[in-house]
Amino acid sequence: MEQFTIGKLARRAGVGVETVRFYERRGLIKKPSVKEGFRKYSEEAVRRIRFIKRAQDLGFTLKEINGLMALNANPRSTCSDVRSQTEAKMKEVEEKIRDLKRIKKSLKHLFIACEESKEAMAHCEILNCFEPDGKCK
Amino acid sequence: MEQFTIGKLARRAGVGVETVRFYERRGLIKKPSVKEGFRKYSEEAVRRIRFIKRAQDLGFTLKEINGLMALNANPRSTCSDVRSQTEAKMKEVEEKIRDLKRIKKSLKHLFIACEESKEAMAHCEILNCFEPDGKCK
DNA sequence: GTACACCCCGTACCTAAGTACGGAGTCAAG
DNA sequence: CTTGACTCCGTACTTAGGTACGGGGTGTAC
Repeated sequence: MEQFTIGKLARRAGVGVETVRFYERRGLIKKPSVKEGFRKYSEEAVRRIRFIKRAQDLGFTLKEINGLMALNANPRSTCSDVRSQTEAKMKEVEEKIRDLKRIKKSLKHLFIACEESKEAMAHCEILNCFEPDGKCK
Repeated sequence: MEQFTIGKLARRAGVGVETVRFYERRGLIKKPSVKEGFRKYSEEAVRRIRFIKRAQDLGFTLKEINGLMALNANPRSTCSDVRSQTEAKMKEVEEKIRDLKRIKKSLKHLFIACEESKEAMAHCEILNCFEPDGKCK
């Protein structure tokens, strides 16, 4: 079974060496034996890091990822545990999408209201937010 | 013209006192004369803070807000300057929405793949990401 | 036999946007 | 005249997720 040093692991997993050590400190990957002076990792560590990265892409924080992994480590945890975490995250994501859509609408509004012009912008909508009754939608 | 102490300003603007001082350090609101020992603010400061909060809600960072305000202060800046910043921010927001939709889709996928069950989750999709050929979409 | 790449460890630093703390001064009420 | 609420200032702490640094050890190639 092939063994990697930290640098090789990092390259294979697509992260920096410091990041691996950081994950180790966070308990996201287990500290391997540093027998002969250097850490030795197996393919398993590569998979773990890829999992972390994948989960981050899906919007999980490192803390949540730790929870997911603990679930994995515990033989009593069930699929429905994973399901419920995934569902909660989906709701979060949906909410973020709603918020951003609202923001987009407002920005569009501003953009339209602030007419294309090279004039001084005394009437520019966005800056009316400074004014007592600026119609700041 | 009514004058406020920092505490009153903060309450009227809906932020904490420390936040006002923080904005001051950041150059977002100008440091008023501390003549009689205490800062004195006018209604203008309330409007500025509300503007900051509004812009933050729209997804602008404090740095960007500073830029927006500088634009306002400069008599030569035009509406189109504001328009282009708003447009850039709109694009950012749109991109975030796209990313989140992608994430949502993946999560949904995971959720469906990970069947409702009380069994040990050896086959749970999300955790297959650990496996060499886990179909981790 | 030395240059170079790589590893060890601990600690400090980074951004963003605040929040908290400690010691001191001031103001109005009772 | 003391209590409580408020202000001043500077500095440190917070969360998240790393990134960088400094001083030292090791392993290999030329």
